[in-house]
Amino acid sequence: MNATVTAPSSARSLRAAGPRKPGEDPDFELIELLFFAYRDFVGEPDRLLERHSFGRAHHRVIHFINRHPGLTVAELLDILEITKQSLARVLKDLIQGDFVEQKAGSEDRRQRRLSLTPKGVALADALAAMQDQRIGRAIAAIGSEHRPIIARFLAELIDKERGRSPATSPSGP
Amino acid sequence: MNATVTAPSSARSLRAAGPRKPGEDPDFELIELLFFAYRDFVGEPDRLLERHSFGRAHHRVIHFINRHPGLTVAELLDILEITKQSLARVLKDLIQGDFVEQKAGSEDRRQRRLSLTPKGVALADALAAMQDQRIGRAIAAIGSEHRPIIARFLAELIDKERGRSPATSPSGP
DNA sequence: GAAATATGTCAACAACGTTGACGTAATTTT
DNA sequence: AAAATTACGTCAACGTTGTTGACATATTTC
Repeated sequence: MNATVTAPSSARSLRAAGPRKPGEDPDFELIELLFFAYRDFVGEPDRLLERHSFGRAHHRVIHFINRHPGLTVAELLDILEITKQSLARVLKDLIQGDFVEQKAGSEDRRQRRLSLTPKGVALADALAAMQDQRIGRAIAAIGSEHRPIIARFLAELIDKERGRSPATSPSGP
Repeated sequence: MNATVTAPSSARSLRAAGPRKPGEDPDFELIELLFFAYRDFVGEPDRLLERHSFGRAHHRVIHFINRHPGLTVAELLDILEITKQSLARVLKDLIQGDFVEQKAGSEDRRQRRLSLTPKGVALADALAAMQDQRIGRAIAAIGSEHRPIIARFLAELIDKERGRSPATSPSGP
């Protein structure tokens, strides 16, 4: 009954180094590890967020406002790649709960610059600490000299050409 | 306007190796890389799934049935850590669409052993190929000799004591 | 002044997670 | 053999977070 399945041992996962040939099996080991790792990575913060009746969406918003104080709504939408409506909902919660504050931009007063209140910073710090500790333990386990490899690998998983600059579009409007 | 933000450059992310001291910043770089990497990792399959009117939940189900043919419903619930109702919904879609088939267990006929139809295998393969290629490219970029480091790191991110065996519980029922 | 931009908002919907209760068939226990 | 447990299905109801499309307002730009 014990789900040993969750942490796939290297059954047929052991493969010689070298680039994969077309006939080979997909890398199920890393595919599944990514799934389980990410689930636990966000699952722990989830439990803290619940106490404030917040969800993951709130976490992301509070995280990026913390990281980039004075961020505009448009910039936040760009980062999160969600719709205005989705953001508005969680942003409303965070503002009403006094975790986030807005003020009109000094140059362009249409913009709302977003920043965290002290309460918001406290929550952001607590959430980041959880994820940082988890990552820190994992890095320590593999040896911190390997951290750059991890960062590089994760960066390589990301789509490159997404922040497509306006000039990139071949067929202009 | 271009969201250079999405791929955080090593601004204050550059940190000396060694274990982190309590006063230091959290490892925002890896925290964010995990977020962006996972988003793209599942985002590409998402677009294929859309053509069948399926979502991520269908992906997970089809993936694990593919990996463990003959899986029972209870085992699948254990792996996914979702509720019966959540599973039932997507499983119904997959069975009606002839991607998954059930048959009563040979020993215990209460169980439904789940397996993929050829159609289901084709979809599972296509989805796995996408994720495999993305991972393959990233592994190639860092040098495939580092793959074990990646696997180890991800495994270390996972909660250890979750598949708690029945004997582990100190206060018995 | 007209047009474009930044943001807010309303309505409606879909996917996917939850809880709780109940039903049925099959197995296990007593 | 009756009773209890197990494996699974199902129904109702709800919450979060994503979506689209339309429209309103303030502000800046042309």
